[in-house]
Amino acid sequence: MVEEKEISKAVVGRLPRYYRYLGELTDAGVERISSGELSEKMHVTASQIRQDLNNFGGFGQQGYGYNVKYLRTEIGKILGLNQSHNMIIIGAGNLGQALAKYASFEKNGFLLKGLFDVDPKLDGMMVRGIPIQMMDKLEEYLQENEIEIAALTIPKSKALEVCDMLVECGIKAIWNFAHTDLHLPEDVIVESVHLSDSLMKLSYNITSYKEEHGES
Amino acid sequence: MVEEKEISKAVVGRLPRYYRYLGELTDAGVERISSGELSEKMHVTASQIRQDLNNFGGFGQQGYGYNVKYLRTEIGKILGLNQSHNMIIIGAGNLGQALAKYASFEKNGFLLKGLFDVDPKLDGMMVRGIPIQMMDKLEEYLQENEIEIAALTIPKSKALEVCDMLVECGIKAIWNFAHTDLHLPEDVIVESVHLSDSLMKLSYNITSYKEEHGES
DNA sequence: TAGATTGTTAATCGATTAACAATC
DNA sequence: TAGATTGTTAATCGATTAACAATC
Repeated sequence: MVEEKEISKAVVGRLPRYYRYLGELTDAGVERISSGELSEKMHVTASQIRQDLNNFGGFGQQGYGYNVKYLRTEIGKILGLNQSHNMIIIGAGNLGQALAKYASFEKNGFLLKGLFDVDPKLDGMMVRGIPIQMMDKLEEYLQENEIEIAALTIPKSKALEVCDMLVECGIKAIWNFAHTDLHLPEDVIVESVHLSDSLMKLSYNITSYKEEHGES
Repeated sequence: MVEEKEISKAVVGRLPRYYRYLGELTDAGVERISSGELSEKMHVTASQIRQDLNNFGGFGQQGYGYNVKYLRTEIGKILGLNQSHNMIIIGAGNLGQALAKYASFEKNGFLLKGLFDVDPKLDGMMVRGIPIQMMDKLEEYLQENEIEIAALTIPKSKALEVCDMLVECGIKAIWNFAHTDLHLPEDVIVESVHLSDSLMKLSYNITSYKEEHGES
């Protein structure tokens, strides 16, 4: 239990991107990189990279730069990717199944343990070796299994109700794809992916670009 | 072609959320709302709401607040939701099909016109009344149809190559789900949804919460 | 008119960038 | 050692919040 200083959301938001680029560099066999080189690749300032990293300690070496593999591992630890996280997916429609099949999640320590849905047609169907179970089994399942993360790929009309149950059953974190905000107790972590918000941002940028450059 | 002042990304990022809450209020039959009431609902400051809105003009009335329906419509216009946007999806796997089936996109003016994949097993399969076509038809298709947005739900190994072609064919905007950054000419709008980045942020927050509160 | 609440200016806060001494 | 590049402090910039005059 070390005394931690609060890290800003902006910094946390950039860590996965660093991790991704360092992964690509590792794959490309690059051993060392300076903040200057990385800044060019990533289109950010070198200063920002150094500031961001120094929130967590000195990972580089003066006159040398950063060791790619080492830095990647360290950022992975900061992100908690060195530990495994048991996960279930609630809502086994296309989106739920798409998430279930993303192999790269398993690679990063996110272990899919269960899939749940209300649709009886899906009952027992196997996805990636895991059977889809009916929602009425969920509560019991959570009592018997140590699950940390629940991905919520259900309609917003069901989301709040399911959430209440998850919280009661002691779930630690929710990865929310429902089109609604979840205001939960502060000991439950929520990360939301609002796809329609994202598409609207895209639309805004198209529209404002047109206005600036004159549409025909 | 009005002289526009540049709107910050932070502000644009909040607009869809305002739009969503105003939609819920409309559905609930609420006619007017003050920045104070809305701020409580949304867990942001009233000051921020007023500042954000006043980037685009005065939508409220002193002593009264904002008319919910009117404000929603205006934000919709700002986001470009009053116009329709022709869209195709490239990659008709689970994620592509999930996007195709999101009815709410159509409601906001995003019209799905085509679905493309490389997998011959999917050839001709209908999703939401639209047949999946093979990728080798894409170039010709784009020449014959006015498509604004391409959603990219393909592996990152294919993304760059497909992107080059899209840009050459004059696509205006890319909604990118591939696990890679796209650095395209500045007249092509890119909005990326990096699902694994999102999951890593979740993982970071779990991990740092544990550290703060002592894990067992 | 009096009360309420906006639109907007000013103050504060935080994040990004620049600069440079420390050091490998 | 000399050169390179970090870690870190200081300067700048931008975004958020507070305050209040304008006005419905």
